[in-house]
Amino acid sequence: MSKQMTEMLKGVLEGIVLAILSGRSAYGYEITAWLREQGFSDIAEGTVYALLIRIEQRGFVDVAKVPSEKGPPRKVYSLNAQGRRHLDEFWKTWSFLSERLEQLHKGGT
Amino acid sequence: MSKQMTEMLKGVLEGIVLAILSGRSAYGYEITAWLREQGFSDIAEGTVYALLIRIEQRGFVDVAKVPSEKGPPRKVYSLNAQGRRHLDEFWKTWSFLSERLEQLHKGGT
DNA sequence: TACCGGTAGATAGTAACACTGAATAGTGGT
DNA sequence: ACCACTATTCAGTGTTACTATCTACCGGTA
Repeated sequence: MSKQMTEMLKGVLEGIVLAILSGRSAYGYEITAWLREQGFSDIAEGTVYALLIRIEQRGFVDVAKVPSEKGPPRKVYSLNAQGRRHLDEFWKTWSFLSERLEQLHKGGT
Repeated sequence: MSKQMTEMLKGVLEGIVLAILSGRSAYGYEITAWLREQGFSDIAEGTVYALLIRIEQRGFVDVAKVPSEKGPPRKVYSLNAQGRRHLDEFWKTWSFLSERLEQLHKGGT
């Protein structure tokens, strides 16, 4: 992972995970694998798990422990109402930033 | 400044400032004022100055001390060749992230 | 003179977040 | 008994933006 990407993910990775969870429930290992498929090649596993614990403590997700056939039990996370509100805020913030950067990229001061 | 925006600016603010400097030279006070006009209403002045010192130490900008009629001398920053390369890298990283988020926002897993 | 607002920059300490590296645990196959 | 894969956790580190404060220069005003 480039240092640039590491810094840029701050605040964004949380939104990405919430967005994933807005579509379907998922557990940590699964989310990490999905992120890697999407080109976030070197996302650290520990990072995702820490993030999940964080959003759980903030009350954005509900958790269910589900047995796995292939290993230890999974913690399946699903977005709740508060999480959806927070995700909405995330998209607003992202959109603002994205528009400003789009303008800058096109050469407009 | 929302906490969300604060986190999201990490890694991005540096790119924004480099992008500004790619268009024209500027000094800290001026950059802070410009950012506020653009809607980054509560960017802390200290943040911009610290960032400028950082990119100077990394060799992305050249500095000239220019006397001001209205106050203490200004430190005018201009992007050099290394800074332009770094800015290119920033735009690549940003584009990658932006595309992924665009997909997520449109409901695609 | 003394003071204040606007201009301009610097800095010590704090909080938040992603990363590193390692550990723990369950299951199935050899 | 060992290994690979699945699955989660955690202590310690580095980077970044913020808070709050400080220094400093100039012009205008009481």
